Amino acid sequence: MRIPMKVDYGVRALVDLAGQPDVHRPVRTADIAGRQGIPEPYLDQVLTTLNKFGLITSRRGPQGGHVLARAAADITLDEVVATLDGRNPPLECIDDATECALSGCCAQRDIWRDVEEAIHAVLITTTIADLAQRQQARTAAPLTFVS
Amino acid sequence: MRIPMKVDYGVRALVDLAGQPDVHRPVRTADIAGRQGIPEPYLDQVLTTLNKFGLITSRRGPQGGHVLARAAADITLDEVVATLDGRNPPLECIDDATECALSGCCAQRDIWRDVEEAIHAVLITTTIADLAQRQQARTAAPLTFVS
DNA sequence: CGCATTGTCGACTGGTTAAGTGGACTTTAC
DNA sequence: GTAAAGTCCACTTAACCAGTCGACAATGCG
Repeated sequence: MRIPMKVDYGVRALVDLAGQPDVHRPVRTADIAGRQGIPEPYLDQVLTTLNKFGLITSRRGPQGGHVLARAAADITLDEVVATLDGRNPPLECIDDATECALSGCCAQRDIWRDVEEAIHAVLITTTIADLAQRQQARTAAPLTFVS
Repeated sequence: MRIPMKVDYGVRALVDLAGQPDVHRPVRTADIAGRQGIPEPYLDQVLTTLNKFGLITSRRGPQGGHVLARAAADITLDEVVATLDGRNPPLECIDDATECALSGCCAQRDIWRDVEEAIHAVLITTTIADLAQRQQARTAAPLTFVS
């Protein structure tokens, strides 16, 4: 029941892009990696797949970088997870009914499906814009544990 | 976001035990594996850890096998997952706050925690007895897609 | 045009998970 | 007391994930 690093990194990168003062200026991979504490070569791959599936637009060369392809409020976490984690169901049998056909209809399947839907419910109601807004509210507030 | 096979197999095995006509007669690994379509040597390991953590009681030798250590209604899915999957949080930073300390308080952490709690909520309200009962209701009902 | 800059792609390494294999240990039956 | 039926335990293999490295392609600037 772990969240893949790819997903965590991808969300962090998208929130970073959404938090930029000028949303149309491309941001370099190295900058995101530095700010978010993500190993750069790995973030590289993540951003490439985000580009391939149309969540961001990437431009090469000098002054190149990555830009959100859509409004941050239109990108749900569910979509990010689906893109980076490949729409994998938590268990094979949930999408493919032929898997556990021998044991008749198994009762567990309902439960795992419930789990999946509970996750889905949380993820579909959260957008990158939500996270960016929260993030901004937090960093704007002064730290309280000064000394 | 996948459910480990260990967990799936463990739950299946416990439900199988709970569905036995005589709950006190030990059931052999091979029987469970055969009925549930689980690779036997692997189920072996799973049952060993279930025994080690007190969810089942195992006896060796002829007429040996596995028996539920407690009433099926007292075993929640949450406990099974914790036993077999080692109480891993979905992401490191959720339990260990020192992980992402550099980026201040990150907004994502709340979301992943929400996800974790949503999963937890489903799992803690479901017991092995629930699943066994459902299972029995299903196998008793005739299949409807006859032709 | 040529070159530096930056994203893209593929191969490679190390750790974890899902299994398979073989043997040691324990209990029952005869 | 011995043989067989079982569980228990350690080792190996294959696949997948996280992360690294290096070559390649495109873009912009002088």
